[in-house]
Amino acid sequence: MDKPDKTLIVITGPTASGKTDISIEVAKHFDTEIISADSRQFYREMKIGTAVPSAEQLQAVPHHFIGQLSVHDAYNVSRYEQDVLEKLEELFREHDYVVMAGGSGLYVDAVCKGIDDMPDIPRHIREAVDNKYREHGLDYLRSYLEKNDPEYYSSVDQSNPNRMKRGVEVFEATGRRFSSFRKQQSRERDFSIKKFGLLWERHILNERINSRTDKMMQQGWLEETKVLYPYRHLNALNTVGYKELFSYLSGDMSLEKAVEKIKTQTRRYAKRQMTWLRKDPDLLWVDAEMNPIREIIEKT
RNA sequence: GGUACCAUAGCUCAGUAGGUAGAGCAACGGACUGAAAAUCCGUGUGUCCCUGGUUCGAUUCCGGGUGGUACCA
Repeated sequence: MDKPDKTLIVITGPTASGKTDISIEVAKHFDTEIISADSRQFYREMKIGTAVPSAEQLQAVPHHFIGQLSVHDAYNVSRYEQDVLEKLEELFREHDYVVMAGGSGLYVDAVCKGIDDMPDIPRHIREAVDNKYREHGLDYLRSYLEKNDPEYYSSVDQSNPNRMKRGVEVFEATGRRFSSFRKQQSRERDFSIKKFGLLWERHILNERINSRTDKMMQQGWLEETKVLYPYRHLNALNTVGYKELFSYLSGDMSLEKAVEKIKTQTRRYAKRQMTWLRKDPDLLWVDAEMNPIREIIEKT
């Protein structure tokens, strides 16, 4: 295979690790553009609470996949993979390097390694499966899969409703076993990938999370959330921070308590991100406190 | 100042009819291919406030401190 002459520079790391600022500096250096890999910055109604780049930052370097969706839209990783690959093809015509920045591990992986082709599930089927689950509980999902897709049943986390609902809805929609679609083979891309992770000491990252949360509140996060309150059941709004502010708006907790809870939930989210990222052998960790920009540029 | 109640994990608290203790939350570790900022799994980290006494043995019972809360002055 020919050595690819195009390179995707991936900048990832937990929430509040500084991906935005660093990716902009790197993109400026390579005179290129940025693709966001953040599954909540897609939604244009959620700006403050997802810490999207500022207007000045967005103007300094063109960004893609920020605010391209409404919270009412349905979207998924597979479509993201396709959309990004198309965008990359376009960007690589003009640039040798493109930067991708974001902390949604599954979405980053979909672009870097590909994800199996599977049919979209019609909304009414997803809802029907969900209703069955709510009515009959995990046992319904277990026995359904045990009967219809024993292979997936034996490997799936049987106490995780989302995992199991997925297997059920695929079978319901297609009549084919979920396991028959799941090849889990990574795909070669026709561009190189350099993946960097921003590493902080845990207690410093926690401080950054705390002060960023306070800053977001000052910027009017609560007002942003009030407008979205009627839509709080939408998946896009099942998101750290918005959830807690909805609880405050419903009168379930004080604002002070809600903000405190946002901070701990954000810490827990960062922890989950780290768990995901740690197992990636292709990820090169850079010390976020030293000079990560120079290091990323040198190693690209 | 007096009376009553309380003091146990990082926090809120349960418990031990005397044999050194456990829940929730947090914390920590992990899983995860179309909801992923989602969803799920695992782990107890402790001078049981201090100090005398009774006892084979006290976090538990008794006395005295200290701190807190409430009421009365």
